[in-house]
Amino acid sequence: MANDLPITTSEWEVMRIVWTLEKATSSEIINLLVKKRTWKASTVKTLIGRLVQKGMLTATKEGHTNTYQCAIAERTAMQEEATRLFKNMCAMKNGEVLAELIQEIQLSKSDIQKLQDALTAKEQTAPDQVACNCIPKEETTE
Amino acid sequence: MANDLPITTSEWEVMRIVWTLEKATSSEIINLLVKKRTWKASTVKTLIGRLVQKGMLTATKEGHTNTYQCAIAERTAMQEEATRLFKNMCAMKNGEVLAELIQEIQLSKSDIQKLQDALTAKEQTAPDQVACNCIPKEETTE
DNA sequence: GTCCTCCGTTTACAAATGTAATCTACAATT
DNA sequence: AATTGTAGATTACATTTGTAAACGGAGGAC
Repeated sequence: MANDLPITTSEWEVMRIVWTLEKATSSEIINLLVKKRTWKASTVKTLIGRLVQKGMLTATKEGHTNTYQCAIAERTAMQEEATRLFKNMCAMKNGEVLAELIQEIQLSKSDIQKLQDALTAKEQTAPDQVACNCIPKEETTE
Repeated sequence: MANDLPITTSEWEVMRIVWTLEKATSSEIINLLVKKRTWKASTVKTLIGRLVQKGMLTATKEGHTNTYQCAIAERTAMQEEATRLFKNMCAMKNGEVLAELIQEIQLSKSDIQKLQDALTAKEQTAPDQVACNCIPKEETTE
């Protein structure tokens, strides 16, 4: 079960296709991606191969042809990426970034409801200030 | 004005230091990072050099020594990263991911207030459903 | 003034990534 | 059966990234 996933941007595009199709053959993936990106079929094959190596895709041989499936759920992968990103940015500014992000992405009414609930719950225990975590331990001029 | 910033994770760590210090000499950056990470001084120097090339840091020579400053605001860079990430993930699932993200990161009371306001505003025009944007144009088996 | 140190620059080199051609073996066609 | 189209595997190669040593000059220590 791929846990750390150092998955690259190109590979991510392949994953999105397979996540959506649930299972797919290489030609399905290739057809879709050759259109979307200007990749050659070969390129997509390479990416598929690397994803299999990385344990992100499983290949099940059916006759001569492989059927590819994702070894990790899309939601999980997305969550990990999002969390990793925010953990690597200044904690103090996360809130503002999130606020602007909310304005920039599409959200459904029910998404908004969920978010509001989550916020309300969090409000109880929220601190007045979040400390910046940008500088390692010791102080500047130490 | 660095606009696209293909900035790597290691480089990001250097940026965080300089963003926080506002201006810094190489030795300040090196001292902090050699502790935090197990990098050699040389490694940090390389990263600084690359960031200058990429236009993310400016180097102002004061005598023999450089003073480094960031060429792009931290908030801007953070916002770009966050937006880019979410734009590259399944639009339909962004809401859920965000909801869980909110639970995982630290937020101050005022952050929460801002988020709630942003959500309330957005609620007006929110659709009932957000469409998945994972598969390129043409349909699966076309 | 000489030597050492520190800083910036240059060079190094392996691994990962982006991008792809080629080769090989089965499958479908004729 | 011979041919041809494909799918998967192997190989290729430039660029980027991670990680660092080496070099060369300016300033400070003595």
